[in-house]
Amino acid sequence: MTNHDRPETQSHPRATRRRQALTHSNSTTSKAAQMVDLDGLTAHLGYLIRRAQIWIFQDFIRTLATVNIRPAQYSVLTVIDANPGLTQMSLSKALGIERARLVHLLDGLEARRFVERRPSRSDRRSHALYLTAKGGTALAGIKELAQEHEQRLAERVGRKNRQQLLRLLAIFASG
Amino acid sequence: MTNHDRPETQSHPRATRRRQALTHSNSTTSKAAQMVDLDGLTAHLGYLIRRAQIWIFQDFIRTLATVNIRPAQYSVLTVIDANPGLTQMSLSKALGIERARLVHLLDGLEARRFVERRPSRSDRRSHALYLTAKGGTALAGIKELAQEHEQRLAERVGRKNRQQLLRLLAIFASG
DNA sequence: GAGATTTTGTTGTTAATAACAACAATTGCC
DNA sequence: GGCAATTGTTGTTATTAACAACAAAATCTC
Repeated sequence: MTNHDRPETQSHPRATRRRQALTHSNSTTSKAAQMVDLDGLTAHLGYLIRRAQIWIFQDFIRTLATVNIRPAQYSVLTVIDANPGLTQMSLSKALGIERARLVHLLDGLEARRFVERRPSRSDRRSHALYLTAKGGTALAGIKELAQEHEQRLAERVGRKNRQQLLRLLAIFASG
Repeated sequence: MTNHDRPETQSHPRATRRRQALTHSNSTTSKAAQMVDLDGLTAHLGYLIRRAQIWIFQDFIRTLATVNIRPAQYSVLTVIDANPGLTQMSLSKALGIERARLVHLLDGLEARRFVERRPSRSDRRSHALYLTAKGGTALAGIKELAQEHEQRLAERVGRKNRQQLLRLLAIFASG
């Protein structure tokens, strides 16, 4: 706390690591900023998985932009299709989406006539969820695009690596 | 589009998959809702990685709640510590955080006296970022908690699996 | 069976994050 | 010197996560 005022004089005792040609960003290529030390970050599962997830979602969103479907919407449509008549509560638990958030998601999908909320006969509190015919047709096309996206992933990481990733990541999903 | 009004009569041609004891959520354990078919989702890298990422971040946030540090803040502190004097632009590119968002992050960390923005001597547009002495001390404790978190991850997935995950996920980070 | 408790869907709020756009000061380019 | 690009900043918008509160209906308890 003694080395304040003077600007940019590296003097912190803890700052003992190498500093690349960063401060002189006007040195060589002018397009410097490359060689930043990520330090311990790359040893953190959380950091790597976050970067990977962002990359994957961006590709997914781009690929399915034509049908205007985002990842969460895709998961909702898929699970309703595979479990016609399930309740919002079941869907919420299955996908780990909060009840409150699911309301919005379903509002949007119902407004587009992809999904229907019918009154459940066995429990008048809950709604039974179904795909409409339009929703079913749409989902077919959507799944094709999703496969295209998954294809691109496989190309990026390699087929065997993708298989391994699926297996390893499933460990989390189980809990 | 003929089967509208009547509630909950599964009659969609596409809805041909099994429906478990979901509609009768009052049947056995009353805590039903378990057996929902996730269908193709588990074959999507994006779905699994999203679930895993949420799990990991929640554990990270919980573990570092005592020091009030979130994942993004941790990454910023770590990289500044390893690259004293780097600019916001460099940091932004290195972490994939948008310039605008980094401003807020740094505002918060600077208000807590963990980080300093000093005028760069080589470029009067940019700021040189440093940890303060307080920030350095804090980061030491923070990293301990982060290791504790990483430890818990290793326990959950197994040490070998964790190593494999690190290797596989790094593929994305490289692009 | 009456009353208390829980569950379900809904509404609303707060906060973190992502993606843009615009701007002033400054730098680099020609 | 003049023009384009860069840097940090401010602001807006949309998505998402996490809560809290509520009414209606179901379930539990005695």
